[in-house]
Amino acid sequence: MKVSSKGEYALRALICLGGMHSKLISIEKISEKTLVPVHYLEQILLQLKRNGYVQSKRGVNGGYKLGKNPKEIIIGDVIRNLEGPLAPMGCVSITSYESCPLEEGCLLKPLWALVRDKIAELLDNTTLYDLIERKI
Amino acid sequence: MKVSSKGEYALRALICLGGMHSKLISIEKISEKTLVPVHYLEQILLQLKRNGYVQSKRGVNGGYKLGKNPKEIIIGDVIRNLEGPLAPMGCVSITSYESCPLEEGCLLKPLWALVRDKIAELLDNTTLYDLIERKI
DNA sequence: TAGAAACTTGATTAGATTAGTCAACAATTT
DNA sequence: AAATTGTTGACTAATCTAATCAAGTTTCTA
Repeated sequence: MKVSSKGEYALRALICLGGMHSKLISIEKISEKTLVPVHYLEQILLQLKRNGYVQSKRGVNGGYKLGKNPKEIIIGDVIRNLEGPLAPMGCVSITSYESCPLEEGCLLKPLWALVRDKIAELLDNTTLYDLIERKI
Repeated sequence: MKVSSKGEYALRALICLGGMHSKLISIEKISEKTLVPVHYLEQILLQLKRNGYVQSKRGVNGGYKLGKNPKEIIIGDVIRNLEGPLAPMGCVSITSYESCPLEEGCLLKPLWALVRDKIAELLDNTTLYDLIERKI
């Protein structure tokens, strides 16, 4: 039931950027603060950029900043974008359902559905703002 | 946030055994019913045996059966035994805590702790009996 | 002796991480 | 104003690790 390191790292980076008030900060600096390996962080920021969560500027004094208001960045969405559905099994995923040969009559499906509901309810009602302001 | 296939497969096997009323059933039969690859299932059953969840009998007409009453088999424990802690991150795991260099001041920890609580509350209050009798 | 589980080992695959190169930009130099 | 240089992000490939799956061998029991 682990969150992948990719998701954890992405959130660390967003939190870091959220505390910079739109001032640019370089990948290297983010890496120092978040303890995420530089090259891996690079890939993650790229992915966050494609999804509009961050913006970048190249060249001297370039770097990254948030691309959205922290109140508009929903943690559940970030996780989904970076590491796939929140649901513990594809057969109960709403955002990216996968059929399963057992399916009907599967006694586990209702349980996984409950797990998904609990996780989604939590992460879809938490924003980056909530984390930064320690509302949670 | 996935459950590993190991955990899913183990639960499928236990559900299958739970419906046999202590009659022995071979790995191959279990594999047919649960669609779990035979050789992988073998390893999983071995692990379940070490933890007392199942019993085996060798030789002709041998096979597996449950080692405990379905009401005593807690889903959360099965998952923990097979794929490790329920917590999404080691830093919030109660059963197998791992320290993290960020730790104090980490804004994510409280969130992960909530996730852990929700998952654990659900899976630790569900037994194999509940699944088999469709109480959930 | 035949059928079945137990066990060992290796192959395959996917995820995580690291390494290295290329392209853009801004300040500096000429 | 043009060329140069250093800083930075963008991108690709290789390495490492763990999960998953497969095959074969051994041991036990009717």
